[in-house]
Amino acid sequence: MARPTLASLAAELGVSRQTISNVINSPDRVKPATLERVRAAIEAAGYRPSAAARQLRTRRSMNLGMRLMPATDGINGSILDRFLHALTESAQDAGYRLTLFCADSHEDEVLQYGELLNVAGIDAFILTSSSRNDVRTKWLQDNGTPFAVFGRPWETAPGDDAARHPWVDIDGAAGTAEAVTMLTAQGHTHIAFLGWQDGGPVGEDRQAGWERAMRALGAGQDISRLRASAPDTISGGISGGRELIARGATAIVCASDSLAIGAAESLRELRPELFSPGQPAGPGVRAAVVGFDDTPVAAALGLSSVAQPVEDAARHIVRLLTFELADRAGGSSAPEQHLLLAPHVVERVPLPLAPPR
Amino acid sequence: MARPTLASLAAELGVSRQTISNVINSPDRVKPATLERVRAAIEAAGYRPSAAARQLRTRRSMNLGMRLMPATDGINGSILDRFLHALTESAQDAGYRLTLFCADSHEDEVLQYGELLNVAGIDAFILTSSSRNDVRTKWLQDNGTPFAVFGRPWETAPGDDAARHPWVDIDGAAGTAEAVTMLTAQGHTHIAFLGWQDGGPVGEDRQAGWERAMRALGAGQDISRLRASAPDTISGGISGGRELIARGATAIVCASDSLAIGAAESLRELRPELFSPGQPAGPGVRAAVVGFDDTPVAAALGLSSVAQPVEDAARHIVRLLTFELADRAGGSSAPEQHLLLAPHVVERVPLPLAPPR
DNA sequence: GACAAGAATTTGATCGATCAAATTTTGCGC
DNA sequence: GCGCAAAATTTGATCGATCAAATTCTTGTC
Repeated sequence: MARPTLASLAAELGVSRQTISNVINSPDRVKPATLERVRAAIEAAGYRPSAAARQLRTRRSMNLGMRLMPATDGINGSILDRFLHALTESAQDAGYRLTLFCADSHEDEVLQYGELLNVAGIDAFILTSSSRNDVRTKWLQDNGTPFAVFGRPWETAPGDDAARHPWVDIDGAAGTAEAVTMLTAQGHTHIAFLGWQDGGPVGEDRQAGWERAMRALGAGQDISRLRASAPDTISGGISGGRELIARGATAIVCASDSLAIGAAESLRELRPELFSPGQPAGPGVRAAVVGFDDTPVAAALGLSSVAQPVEDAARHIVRLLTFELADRAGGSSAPEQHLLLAPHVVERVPLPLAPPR
Repeated sequence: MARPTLASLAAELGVSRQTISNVINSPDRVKPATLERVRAAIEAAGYRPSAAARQLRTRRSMNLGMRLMPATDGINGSILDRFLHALTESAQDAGYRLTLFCADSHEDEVLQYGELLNVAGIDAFILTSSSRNDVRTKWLQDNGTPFAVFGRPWETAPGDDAARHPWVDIDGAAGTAEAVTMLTAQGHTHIAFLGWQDGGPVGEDRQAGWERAMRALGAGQDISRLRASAPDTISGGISGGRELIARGATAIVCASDSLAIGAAESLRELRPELFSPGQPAGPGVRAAVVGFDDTPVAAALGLSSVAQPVEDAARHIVRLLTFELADRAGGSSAPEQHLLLAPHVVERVPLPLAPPR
């Protein structure tokens, strides 16, 4: 049983091929009676247009290209999993599909753009892990290829063209500021920040949020001693946490969940009284450590953490691109070209004090 | 500057369109002199055939469909990340691409097959998270659609047709057996197994490996008390670990890394002498707990774990499908239809005794 | 009924590749 | 040079959709 085509359906109904096509793509051009008749037949036959034929004629593939980043760190990398999942779902809902590809570097990625554009016919690209002076954004702009980025440009030149491309990011500073507010509400006054040694603009942003919130607490407080940095590992979190506790910190806001796991360990080591089973549950027991990213690992360990709304980010990325690729026939308003999403702190009770489940 | 096509290149070279096509697809049909000339021109022009045009004419999309499973558990779910990455890379190397889609259930997934086959023109499917009496495998077989599964069928009926589809899996029993061997070499004699309450065939398989290895150690040893089960969470690992230690276990082989994290915690709690900084490093300090899956979290925490060669599995899946989809023109031998891959134990030193880095 | 304008539908071509058959070229033997 | 068979190349059609222009139909007015 051959699958139905435009031609077979048109012959069966005694209308033109173009009428069938119009019923699907421009129903306003078809008389209501014809519309109903044809729609019923399309439904009965289970006819669906071939994507390949469409792509060939329209020169549009309805595919968005994205490089699949290797999971360099299973703790923090799970953020991109959720992003990928939300992208796949949003694209699917909008009639698009994701085309994934692997690359060894940004430069290798750029080398593949020709193939993706000319062979696969990709309509637009989604970029993650953006960096300063990203060769990818430059190439795509020079080539006139639509794209959107998950991450701010962070460019230092105010008039830089790179800042004009569409992007969505999470307001890291707002997240760490909220973490400070939460710890303050629990009675902490010596709230430290543990960041990365080479944090880049993302790390600086998260630190700035902590700093801003701390300054808002007390004008005269010297917070410079409540700041440290370490490699983005659990061990780094342990050593950095030890240092901050030695400097008088009673709570720590961390730039990542990896650091937070380690920092929580150092608190248990140097402040065991906070974790004694017989100790009454006081403010200090609740969450002396707040991580960043709300990874499933943090959740499993009962760590409080700043949650990034990556699902919202993914949806907006898809909106940005589908809007740009649409024919502008609709009256829908343009999505925001630059969107900074607010994260929120998820409070938890740390293991192993969690009640048996 | 319009991109080159078969027609433009043929006109430029004074040969037929089909000759250009033959140079690319059937070079043996072309005279060497013509072959060289045309190849040089293809290279110079950067000509590449359009995937959409190819798909339309050949009725092959060169795409493999796979449902993107939600990350239900960031600890164990990272396995599927590596699988996805390896699939993407292997497919890419073989000239295929992955088409991802989301679905809410196996039934929802099956509902989408029509769209994926008729619209997107997917050539074959890759299944994960297979279950007994999987509606997906039945549908795909009934429909004559090529597919391969990451996971054994586990069907109870020996003549069941489902057992005939291509599959790749990891030998869980071999993994836990090796873990027992490793713990034995470290001097342990009371090696317990902590599995899932509703482990299904996968959980049973892993337990069977532990059981087999334990029986091989001592014919008369009563191992029934060295077995427990818990929910697949860290807390579950803690409570299960406590129980097994109370029954005399000195080491624990776990069905997952989540359980292992918890079991390690219970060992630290009930056998702190094993973790004292002043304790000499003896066999018992090395790895009294072995997890399963070698997740990045286990690695970060310094846990020993059974590593699944998911990259090998992914590569074999792609081989299985590309072989089935190929024209059989080549003399390459068929890949094994049913492949059980051996995992291996990765030994580590648990934090926080790891030396400062 | 004739005419004009707009709505509805149809017709012909196109997208860019490969399939399949037809045609031309080449090499060899007589 | 001719005939034949195989190699090499070309020609015509096809895949299934949409674009774009042409044609037909419908409605309203005089």
